[in-house]
Amino acid sequence: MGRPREFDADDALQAALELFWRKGYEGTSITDLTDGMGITKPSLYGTFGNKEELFRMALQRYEQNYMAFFWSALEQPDARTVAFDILRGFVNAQTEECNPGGCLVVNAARACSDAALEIHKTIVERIQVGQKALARRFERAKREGDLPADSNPEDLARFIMTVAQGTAVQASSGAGRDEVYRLVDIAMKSFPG
Amino acid sequence: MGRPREFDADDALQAALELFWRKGYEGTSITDLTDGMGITKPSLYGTFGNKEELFRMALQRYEQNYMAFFWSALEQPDARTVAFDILRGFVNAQTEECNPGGCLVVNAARACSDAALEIHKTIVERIQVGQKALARRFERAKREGDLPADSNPEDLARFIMTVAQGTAVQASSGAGRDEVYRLVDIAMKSFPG
DNA sequence: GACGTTCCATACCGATCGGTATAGAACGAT
DNA sequence: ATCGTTCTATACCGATCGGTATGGAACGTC
Repeated sequence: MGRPREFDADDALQAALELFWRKGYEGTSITDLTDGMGITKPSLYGTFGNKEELFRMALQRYEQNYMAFFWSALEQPDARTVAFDILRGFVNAQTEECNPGGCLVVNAARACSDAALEIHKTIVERIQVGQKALARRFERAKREGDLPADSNPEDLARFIMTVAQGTAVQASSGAGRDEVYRLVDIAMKSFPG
Repeated sequence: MGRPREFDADDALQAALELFWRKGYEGTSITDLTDGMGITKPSLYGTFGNKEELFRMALQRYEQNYMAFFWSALEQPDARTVAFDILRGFVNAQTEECNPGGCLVVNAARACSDAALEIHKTIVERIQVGQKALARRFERAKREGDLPADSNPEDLARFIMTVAQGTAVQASSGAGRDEVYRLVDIAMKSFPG
């Protein structure tokens, strides 16, 4: 009952996601959002609550639609394939032609004004979740003899995540996919096995 | 002649530098700046022109006072020492207790609002300058037989800069120096020699 | 000590920020 | 046809953005 909304909420959220991805959280204004999503301010607030809630929904959608490779990569049989698939997956997302450059999470992770402290905390937390899951996967690999006994799973996980974050900066600065692929190949030389 | 200014322009610029370092370009407001620098708005505009000029002066000071290691590292005798010194130098600056976390350049390098496009271009350009200088140094190393004949100096330079940018993200997310040191050690395993 | 100059304090500028109040338009139910 | 509900359009809110105009205070010079 009541008047049906004239826009598709899913399409609108996707548009918001891409704006946040390209311009960061604070770099994207409400006007940017309403223009890009093709809706008015009352529609935005009525449907998505406010800017912060909208960003969190966009972040969730981003993780579901663009970072899914991460969790399937964890299921690869050996640690080296896990690491390679994760790096390749990040680079693919970061350098996809039809996507904005870089990584939404890293783009929003930078130090910003005090007003967005909660967003910053969430972002850092999301990175940590991934990093810890990867560390646990490498611990298992070490137990299974897949990684050397003297290797440090936590350090290796941090290394992979750091390279991924570095490639995100490169990609949002305009680096091409092939160049970043070669980067991944170099980084993988550091990886045991 | 005229009334002497009541503040030290150098101290004020240093304060501005640290604010931009911690909060990025757009995350730092004029009020943040005047508060942190301990001066009034007319003093700021009279002495430094405007926000953008102030940022450029802070950037220049940053490169002189915190990135000087980069250019001296290029003068190290072999490519491996060059690479290691650069990574260590970045990490030192990024994780110095008395400094804000991360790297001013990387913190300002992410995508941000359209208003700061010129700043963004400058930042990307500064990164490219360093990366190209490093690539030239590695080309020399290759000619001198210091790097293998099949190595790609440009790719190696991009790899080192990418790791440095990744460590900046880590450091601005609160990673400690020792952890990031171990990261550098892992990354250096990828480096020839 | 009057003067030109330079700096500082305050108050102000238009524009934009995130967010909302109000009123009308479009529906299903009756 | 009318009513309650839910959407949209417009206009508006106080706060803050980067930047400036104005008026007086502190100097060197004469």
